[in-house]
Amino acid sequence: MKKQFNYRQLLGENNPLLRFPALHEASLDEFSQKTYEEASLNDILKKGKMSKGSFYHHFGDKFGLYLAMLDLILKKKYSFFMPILAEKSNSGDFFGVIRSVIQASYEFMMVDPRMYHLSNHFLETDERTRESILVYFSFDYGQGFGSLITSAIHSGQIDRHFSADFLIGVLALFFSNIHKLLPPHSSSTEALTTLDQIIDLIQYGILSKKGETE
Amino acid sequence: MKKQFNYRQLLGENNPLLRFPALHEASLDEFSQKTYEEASLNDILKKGKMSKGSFYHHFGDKFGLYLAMLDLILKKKYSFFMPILAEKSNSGDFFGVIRSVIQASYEFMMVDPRMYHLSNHFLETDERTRESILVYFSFDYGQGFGSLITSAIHSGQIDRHFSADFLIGVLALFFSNIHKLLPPHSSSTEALTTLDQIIDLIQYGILSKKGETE
DNA sequence: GATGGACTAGACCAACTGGTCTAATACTTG
DNA sequence: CAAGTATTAGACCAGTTGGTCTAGTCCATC
Repeated sequence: MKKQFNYRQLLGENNPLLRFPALHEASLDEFSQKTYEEASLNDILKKGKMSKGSFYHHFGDKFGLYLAMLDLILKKKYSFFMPILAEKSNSGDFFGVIRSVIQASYEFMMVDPRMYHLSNHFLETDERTRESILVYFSFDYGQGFGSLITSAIHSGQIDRHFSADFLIGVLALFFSNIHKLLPPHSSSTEALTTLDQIIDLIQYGILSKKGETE
Repeated sequence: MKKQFNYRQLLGENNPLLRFPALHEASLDEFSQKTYEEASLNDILKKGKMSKGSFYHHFGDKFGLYLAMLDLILKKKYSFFMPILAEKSNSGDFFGVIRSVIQASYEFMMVDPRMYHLSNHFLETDERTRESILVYFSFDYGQGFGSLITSAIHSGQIDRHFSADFLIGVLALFFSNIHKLLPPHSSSTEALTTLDQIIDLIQYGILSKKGETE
């Protein structure tokens, strides 16, 4: 009877990655450049200067490492978005909120592109595996957009002929592809004007045009 | 002195995949579901009922197979877009053209989602490897958008404060992510209304609004 | 029928994969 | 100091990877 590893011990302040910064770095490098399957555990251990024995003792297996890493990433990401949503969520200004959110996305990306790509990659994996990972996280990740959009539709800020699901998809698309729209090697001011263009594009597309037929 | 394999013999009407349909199918399945690196040559050969000896004789190596497959895919894709661009390119109606193009994208996707995903995946690989593949193809893939957009800017159909590169990025983003915006299990009429919503979103966002300040 | 090249089958290869196991070491507690 | 537990190192494992190689078959040309 083998005692099986409990992944939950990886999460929170006991996250072993906090005690092994070199391994943490190596994991971010490897997993952000390759698929989960492609990422080489052996290479990570080599770069992170940890032995097989220690690794399997602390993390259980490859999935455990991925989970521990994702825990830190998602918490970091949350720390970028929580203050904004807390502050502006009730302002009633839908486009003001998403402007702030996309700016926060950009800042998160600049702090560590590896985390940005990893969280995007995570959001793009098929729902089944994503669910099997989210089981371990208490906070419900992501869909704050839903309520934001439906209330904006009801308050008449968004043209009614767009469906909420469609708009959620469009926003998610933009937010996880900022890096593809920024000019290469752009300065932060250039980047900000691009972000403004994204918002403008969205806004004048979906804002209900009340005065148009007058 | 080993005689080296010439990849060019894989292209065009001598493409060996045309003679081995089972292998062609197996390749599309495997490469559309996995990364190039993840895709298992052994599995492809097993499913495609071809021996190692035959394979390396006809295709040279894994890259050769990928190249041969991409050749057929890109030609197929071109057959969807060429007639549209030939017919409508000079109409002067920018939004009419991109509406037709996105509908063609959708039809291409419906004919074979594997090809659609593979061509997207190809467009998203880093520029270096993409270049090293494009060497083998004569037709210059993709950037018909550029001239279309600049001429639309000059003719005043697009608001001047959007840069051409930005708009190219936005269009590419939408065109390669149609599948994420369609409602799940959507009928073709549902799909078409979604495509219309995409165009509407783009159009009323970037169309210059001449009458707005009157 | 003989020669020679196109083609095929599959045994084999070194390199690598994630994971297991044992033995030794470090550390805590009595 | 002794006993016991937590941690570590790395040899080892079976399975898979893309690729090579040899031996043989098939088929056209002479």
